[in-house]
Amino acid sequence: MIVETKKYTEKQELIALYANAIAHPVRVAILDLLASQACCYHGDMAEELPIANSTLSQHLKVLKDAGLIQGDINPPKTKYCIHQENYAFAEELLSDFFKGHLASSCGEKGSCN
Amino acid sequence: MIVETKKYTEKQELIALYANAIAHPVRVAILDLLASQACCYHGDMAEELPIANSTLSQHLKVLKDAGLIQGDINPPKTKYCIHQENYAFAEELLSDFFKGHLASSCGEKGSCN
DNA sequence: AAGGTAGTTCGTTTTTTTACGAATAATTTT
DNA sequence: AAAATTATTCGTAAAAAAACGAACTACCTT
Repeated sequence: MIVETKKYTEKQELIALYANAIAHPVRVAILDLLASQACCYHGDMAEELPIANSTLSQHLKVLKDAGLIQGDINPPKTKYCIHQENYAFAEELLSDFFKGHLASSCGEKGSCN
Repeated sequence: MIVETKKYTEKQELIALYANAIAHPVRVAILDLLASQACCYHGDMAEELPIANSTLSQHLKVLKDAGLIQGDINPPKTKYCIHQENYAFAEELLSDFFKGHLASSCGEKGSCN
């Protein structure tokens, strides 16, 4: 029987997942838009962003799949907003990741010089 | 004359850049390793990670290009460590990005429901 | 019932990412 | 000088991401 050894920790996978969601400038811009207006329609965003409608839908899907946003679908309109809980979770996860690696928390500092 | 309109802000590009650097679990694992030991050689990491040597080099290059790590090359060995300044900068950039979007700082909260 | 509106999905192309082994470079050891 | 060690670069293949227009869905108006 083949044992599927897990390659990375759950936490590492999650960090990569959330990071990947914001690893494209247009998705960063989308989140900026959503935050500045509390929420908005696909069409509102489409006006501000230099991409085709279908491409926007794809990026929204990436953010939605990662859990960072949610869509209130109400044909023919869809209103998007930030998913507060997950967003806060991702914020803390990434913040901890970065902070935990800074010099003050390492044995030595400026190790490479 | 063609005017190259910039599509995204400098900040949005930077956020995406740093996020992209940690958008793969192996790169998250690399940073975890570097942080836990202050620094280490390519070979040390190669033992811990389930990827080929050449693939590891590639991922190290991505992290180095993003500025998150630096390499002390000293053939045939190379010692890597976290780039403290840039790392701290990235931490703050991402932290601000996320925190600035949370409900308390928006006009309304739970906008989508 | 036709037509309009707003988004999504589909099909396709192009580009980028990830991965590996083989070949290469730069020391150190024998 | 030859061989060993350690890591990078090269060449290539496979997979994933990004982009677009066309086709489609699901309501709302007329």
